[in-house]
Amino acid sequence: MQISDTEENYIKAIFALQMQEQGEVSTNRLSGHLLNRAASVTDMLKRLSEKKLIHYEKYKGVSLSAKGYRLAVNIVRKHRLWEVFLKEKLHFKWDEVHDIAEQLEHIQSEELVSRLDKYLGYPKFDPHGDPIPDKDGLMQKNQAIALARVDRKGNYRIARVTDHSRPFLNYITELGLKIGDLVRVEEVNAYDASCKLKTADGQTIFLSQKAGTNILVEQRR
Amino acid sequence: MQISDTEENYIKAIFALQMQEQGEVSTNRLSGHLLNRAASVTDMLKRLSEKKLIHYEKYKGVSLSAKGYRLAVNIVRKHRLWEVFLKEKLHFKWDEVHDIAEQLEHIQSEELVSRLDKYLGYPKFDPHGDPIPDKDGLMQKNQAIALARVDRKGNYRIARVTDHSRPFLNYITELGLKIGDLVRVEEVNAYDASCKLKTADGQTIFLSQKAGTNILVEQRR
DNA sequence: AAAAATATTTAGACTAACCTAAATCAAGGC
DNA sequence: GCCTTGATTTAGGTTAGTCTAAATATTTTT
Repeated sequence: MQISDTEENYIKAIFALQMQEQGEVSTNRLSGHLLNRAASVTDMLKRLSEKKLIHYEKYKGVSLSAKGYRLAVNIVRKHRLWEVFLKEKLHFKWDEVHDIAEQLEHIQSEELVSRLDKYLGYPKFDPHGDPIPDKDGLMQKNQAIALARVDRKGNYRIARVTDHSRPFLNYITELGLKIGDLVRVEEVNAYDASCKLKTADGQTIFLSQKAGTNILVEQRR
Repeated sequence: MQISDTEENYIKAIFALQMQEQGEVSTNRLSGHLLNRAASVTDMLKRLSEKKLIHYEKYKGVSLSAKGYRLAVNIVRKHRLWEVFLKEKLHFKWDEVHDIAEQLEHIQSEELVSRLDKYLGYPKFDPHGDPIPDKDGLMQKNQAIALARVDRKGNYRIARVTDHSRPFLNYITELGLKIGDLVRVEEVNAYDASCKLKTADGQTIFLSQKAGTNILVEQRR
């Protein structure tokens, strides 16, 4: 079946919203996320429903069908593999890869994806630390937690960022933080969830709750 | 200015036809090349003309403006660079690269193209031997001639193929011929332009005029 | 140079993907 | 249980890109 780039973007959006909340995704949430009017969203939901990509009942919200889920995971897989390619092979900075991968993720060729995967050495995570689904849609579940929610001082590894925007990525890059870095959490403020870190090279960094929410870490030893 | 993939494909088609004939390109030629009806082509020509990408006068045919020409060359550049990537890095066979490059050529990012070019080592030719325009649109003019037009026996280097179709590429691959191979032309028949070659490894090959027309060679010493 | 054949354009219609404005449904407060 | 409010859908319109059929321009033939 023929699925357009636009339709793929809707499927991807439903997937993303379904991940961060649970239950059905509302028309208005999609409208906000895609920056389209609610009426346009309703239009598209009807079409996606005809194609059996989603479960949709008027006024009841929407969820991905098995078929839609497989499609969504495949798009995410392509997006993240291309991000790795752009970062590791073409040496783009991690704040530049998202927009280009947004276009590349729609290229249609299973063979291309599979060869790219091999070429990159079957990476498990993209440059932001997001897990890359394998060809069967399975991905590593890393149980990293947000810095702002760390409840025990100690050593942690920066595993993932959940904000992919340029301003955020530039900010933490300037602070000298990147995926894989080891840091010591010296304090997480009980009142405003701001935190104080010490990096491997001895620098002390203060982060707001807002920044700390978007940096996920894994405990070390 | 915003230019769609479809518009880009029209520009590319006009460019291709302008290369192989001279003078203005007719609506019908474009219709045949793009597999769209002539009426649809007329429609599009009006739009491309508004955007100053082509010179178009009713019933008089069409040619690229300076702006359209620059765009066309850039699309060709992207197409051929991606073909090199697919062949050299992902090890696709040369008959598989065209269709995927057809999609990749529309990815919008000057930075991506320039980094890809560098990553590939600034290649001058694609896997079919077609010259790759550099960032300023300049490309190597190889003065290879068709095998079927060779008028002197001797040693030649296979420089380029002008048919990119799977059947043709598979056929000559089966014969054991590829870009860069050295061959001795033993005879070009004066009556039907079929020819007889000897390859470096001693094999003798007969080619029809049709095949000989699509294989371009350069004389050696 | 007029007629016939061919090429091209115009007219009108269709689909995908969007929009605005109006109508309708659903949920919580009273 | 009704009513107000906000969410959602319907109705009707737009643009890009396609189509068919009809009209018109150009070219070729005689």
